[in-house]
Amino acid sequence: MPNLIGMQTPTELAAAYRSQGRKLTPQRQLLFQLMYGNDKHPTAEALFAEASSQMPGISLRTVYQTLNELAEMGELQFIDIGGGATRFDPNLDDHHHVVCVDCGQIRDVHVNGTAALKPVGIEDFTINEVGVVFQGVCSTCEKGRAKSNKTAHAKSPAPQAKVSK
Amino acid sequence: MPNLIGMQTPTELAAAYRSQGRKLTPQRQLLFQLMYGNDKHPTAEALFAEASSQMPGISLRTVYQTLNELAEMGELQFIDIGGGATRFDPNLDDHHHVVCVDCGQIRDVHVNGTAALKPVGIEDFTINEVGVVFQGVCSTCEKGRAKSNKTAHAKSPAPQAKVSK
DNA sequence: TATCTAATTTGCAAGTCTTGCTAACAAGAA
DNA sequence: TTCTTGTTAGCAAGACTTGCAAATTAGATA
Repeated sequence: MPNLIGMQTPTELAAAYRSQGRKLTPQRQLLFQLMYGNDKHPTAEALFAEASSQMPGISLRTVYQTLNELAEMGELQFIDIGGGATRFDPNLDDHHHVVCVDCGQIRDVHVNGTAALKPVGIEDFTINEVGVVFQGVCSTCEKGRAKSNKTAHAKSPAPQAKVSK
Repeated sequence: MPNLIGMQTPTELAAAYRSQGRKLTPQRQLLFQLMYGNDKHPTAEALFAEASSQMPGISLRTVYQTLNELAEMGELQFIDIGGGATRFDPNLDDHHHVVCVDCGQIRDVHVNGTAALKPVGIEDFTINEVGVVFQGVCSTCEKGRAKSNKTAHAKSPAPQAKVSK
């Protein structure tokens, strides 16, 4: 049985893959490891960067492919909070997100009170899920900001891990 | 004074623009009209399509530019809920969104209970905003679906208004 | 262990969305 | 009417993601 409410362990995923007729390649195994318990909400590029350091030559295409597979298998979720790239989250627990509008960091958070949320006037919708996103500033960014007059919509906060180009 | 809690009227925006040293062009005036009171959450492309029918030759570049200006001026918000393109919302009232995972429709909703939401374990964050997104199926889509076995993450639901290419 | 077949990985082209850049143009002031 | 400066239109390009096809390889089979 799974130990936590999250993506299965690399070993469990190996079994799951094989039982579905999928092959267990070194690339996939590496990505399983890199995503397992990962709470950084990495982008495909960020994961690719990590993977590349351990397996030079691995393709970005493979990273995208594997992430999509895992998402289809329900092992991870996609997070789109603006900012360009989709982020991946192996945390399958009932949780939500906090975003630092300065550095772009995304943190998982448990939120109390979501069950009491009452949308008004959408009788014609069958609601299946609720997502809550808190926007704010983390303590680290809170310090280093005084003269910098950040205004309006920052479409692209500092990416978590930009691959040098 | 503004009549509703939303983007200013085209006339008010005209004044606001001039008072900021910005010029009032026909393109901007048209876009002000198209966005004013617009609750369709259009993408830049969708707005461009509408604008083009009334002003052939208007540039998509201008649409993006004007939308960004309005966002900087706080006249509208950007909505990123995955699905590729950013959507624009002139509704500045305290509201949230409901998305139909089938057709991609986005509806504004007032939500009761947001003030009671308690994120756990983020003492180091200064929260400024909370966004709630409900995912579900609208009544229209609810009907026409039986054998179609939609699975996993649908990255791109049917776009609201696709410009024929 | 050798063989075989289908799934995978790569690498690149291409598609989508958005922005940078610049010459031509036009709003608003003088 | 003239002038200055902000704008627009177009196109190139950048960022992110996917389609495609050839080369490769995991895992089954003999």
